[in-house]
Amino acid sequence: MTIKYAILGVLSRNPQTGYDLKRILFDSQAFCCSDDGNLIYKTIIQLLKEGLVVNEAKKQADLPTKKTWFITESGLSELKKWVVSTPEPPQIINSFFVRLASADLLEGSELNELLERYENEIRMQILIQQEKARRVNRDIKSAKCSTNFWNAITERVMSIYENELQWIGELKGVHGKSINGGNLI
Amino acid sequence: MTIKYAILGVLSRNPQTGYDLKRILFDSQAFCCSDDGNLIYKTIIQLLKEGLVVNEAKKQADLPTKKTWFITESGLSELKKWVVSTPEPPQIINSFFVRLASADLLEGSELNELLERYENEIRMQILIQQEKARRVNRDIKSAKCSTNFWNAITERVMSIYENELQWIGELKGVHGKSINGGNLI
DNA sequence: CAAACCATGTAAGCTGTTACATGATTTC
DNA sequence: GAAATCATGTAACAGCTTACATGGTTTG
Repeated sequence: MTIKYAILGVLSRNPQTGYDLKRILFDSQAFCCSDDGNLIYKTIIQLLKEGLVVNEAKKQADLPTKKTWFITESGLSELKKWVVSTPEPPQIINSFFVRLASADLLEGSELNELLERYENEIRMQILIQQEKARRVNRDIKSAKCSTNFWNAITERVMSIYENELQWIGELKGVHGKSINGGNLI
Repeated sequence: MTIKYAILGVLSRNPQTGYDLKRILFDSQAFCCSDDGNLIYKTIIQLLKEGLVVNEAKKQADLPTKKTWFITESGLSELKKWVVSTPEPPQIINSFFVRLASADLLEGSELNELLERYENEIRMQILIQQEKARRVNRDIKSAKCSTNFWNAITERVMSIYENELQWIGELKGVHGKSINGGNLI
């Protein structure tokens, strides 16, 4: 349930609408969720029930009522309590590892193609993350966050992808040799 | 549904019992699942229904019937089809980022303690992964896997944790300076 | 005039986790 | 004699994703 604390974290700086929350969290690299998971609306109703947030509704002529969400005192203390609680280690979830574990079923050319395609996926991710980083900068300015930690997160995410690229490069190297040089398998 | 292909991958080398599959997959760094998620038993029944695996049951005097699972021709071709299909990029899921995003709520000493505790969690993970790597070596010998790719996966996982440690060290450095120029708890 | 943005929600489903249930055998 | 290993399953739930549903406004 990290989305709960992600929402509280944003609201601790500035009140936001659900829509803005969604944009800020989706752009953020700290909280990786799907774009069209309107989980935010669901979660915020839950936070309301728990008394951690309140809202101020503004009727708009033709648009749906715009609700601006505020964190409560108890929300703030719950957030802080969680932030200082024992942190979990990162989860390393990479289905590519599962593919690689069966890679000796493949012929040399198939393996090469797989590695190449994965490399491209990573390159694509790097572009996406760069775009996100650009947006995050815009968002956190308007949300009045201190940039220190957000920058550290961005750097870490980028470095993971870049290290992945390097790793896959080395794998390609080893494999390339085994094709022209000598059979490793 | 990577567990499906993780299971097929192991069976493509050697028939296994559910219990052995569970051990091999839990020890593996490629497939990270919880220890006591007996998802394997559930998934393998599903694979059976899909005709991707079959089993040979051996009655044992007092223990539950021991079932040895074999991959079928169609299981093998489904596995290979998936392995060469477009790979997904790694998911970067780290709730510590969410904590860090709210870290300016904390006082200097609280932040230092948080960073320190996270560092310890990562060090612990490195030990756990080293132990896993030791076990994996034992497992894949008996499962007749080629070690090349399994070693590459182990190396990558270790390097992620080590880079994380380095990153957190840098964060501590930056933060330590800003507090008092030395006194790190 | 199409695409992107603003704005909020519901319903169904998948993946995986936690906890429960049982009980013999081997190792320290 | 306690702990780990062997051996297989079920039930309930949490967390998140995908797809559906609606419709006005701004920008290129």
